Amino acid sequence: MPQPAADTVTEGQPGLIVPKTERGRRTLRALLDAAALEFGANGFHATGITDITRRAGVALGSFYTYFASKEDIFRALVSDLSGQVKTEVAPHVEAAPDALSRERAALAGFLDFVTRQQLIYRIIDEAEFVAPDAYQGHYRKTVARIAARLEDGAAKGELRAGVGEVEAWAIAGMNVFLGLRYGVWGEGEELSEVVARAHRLVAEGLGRR
Amino acid sequence: MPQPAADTVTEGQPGLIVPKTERGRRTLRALLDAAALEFGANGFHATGITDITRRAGVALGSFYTYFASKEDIFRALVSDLSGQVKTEVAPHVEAAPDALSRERAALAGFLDFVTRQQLIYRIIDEAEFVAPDAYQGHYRKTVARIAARLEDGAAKGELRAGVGEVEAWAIAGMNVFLGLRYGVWGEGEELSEVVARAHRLVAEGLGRR
DNA sequence: GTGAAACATGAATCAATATTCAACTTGAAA
DNA sequence: TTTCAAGTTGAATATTGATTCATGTTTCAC
Repeated sequence: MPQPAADTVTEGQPGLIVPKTERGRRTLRALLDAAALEFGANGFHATGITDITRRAGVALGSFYTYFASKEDIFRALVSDLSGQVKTEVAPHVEAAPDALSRERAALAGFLDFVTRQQLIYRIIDEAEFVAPDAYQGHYRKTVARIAARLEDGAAKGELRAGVGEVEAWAIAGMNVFLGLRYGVWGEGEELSEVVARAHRLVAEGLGRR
Repeated sequence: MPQPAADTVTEGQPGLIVPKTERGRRTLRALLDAAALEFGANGFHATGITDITRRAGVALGSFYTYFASKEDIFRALVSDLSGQVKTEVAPHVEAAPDALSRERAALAGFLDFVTRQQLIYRIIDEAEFVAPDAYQGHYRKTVARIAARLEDGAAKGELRAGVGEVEAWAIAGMNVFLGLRYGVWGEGEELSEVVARAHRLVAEGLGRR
């Protein structure tokens, strides 16, 4: 009886099975990769388990060795991709010399990621409805990173004092919408121009000096 | 044969039937209202046609007198709500004396709307996946209004020159995320504080003066 | 008052598909 | 070489729920 034995479990992701053999790890990865492509292209509800297993080159039944349900694999995917976004953007940010340019670098890195991984990125967005907990988790973590950067910048005197969580949510929203409009829906607009304009807004605001 | 006769159609919404009698108008409205509650509370896919008709106090079959499909009523609803958001926010904006306070008023009005109409508001968000065209339409219109305000402000010398579409998308994203975080997920944070902070970001940016 | 168009009804249809299950295979440790 | 836990398989199940349709009722213009 191959009931997903509640055995080893990765970081707080209840229900996520960790394979014990190399063969198992390969199958698990194949399923996740296939799911990313299918969910990204067709969305959660239009994607069938068979679409995923077919693309992964795996039997239908094997799916349930690794995931308890369709929602389960979606949740796992969101964690996976949340990590990817962070990993892609981080080096850009770290290379920047001061607080303001760190925010510009974060936006530039994010726009770049979204543009290259449009389908993939939509999965995170759809999580708002398919896996709200995973969605909240992703953005709470993202915003916490931004807020930490801002507070650090303020402490160093590179930003005005008092910036914090609200400003971080505002910036996150800005970035996400610019990503949607110019990264996903974009029709060849110059991304560096978008970054420059958005950054000026963040740095100086809209008022006359 | 009560096939939705392709007859009169409201503003560019193909497939939307306009009832010819008072009774029909009442039923249509009951369906839209019920759908808003059900979709808002349970989401598109968890909501059945029967949930909508039951709540509306109408027979299952009557649904198809007015809508060709479940997606059809969802689309109609998004248009409906898009109009409501605009109508709710507009008076706040118009009462404001200058460009910068207009943006503050818009955010304040929007946060207020989202807080009072949380369930309703989620429908617009879910449209990104259920009715992408309606979703794009909503935001393109919203952003066009913001951009027009900004350009007007710049022309009057109340804002710096050169602000436009990119800035408008940035502000829209800011507002939406603040609405999600403090309006929908909020746990009693002081909204006026949120508005004040976000507005200072828009007016002055994060840099030191 | 009459007739036709508009609207209402809900049981029956019908396709989709997530999930289960019992039998089979693999691979590595003993 | 045997053994067994781990992994694989895909046909069968079971439910769900959107859509159809044939029939009944209401409205209103004439």
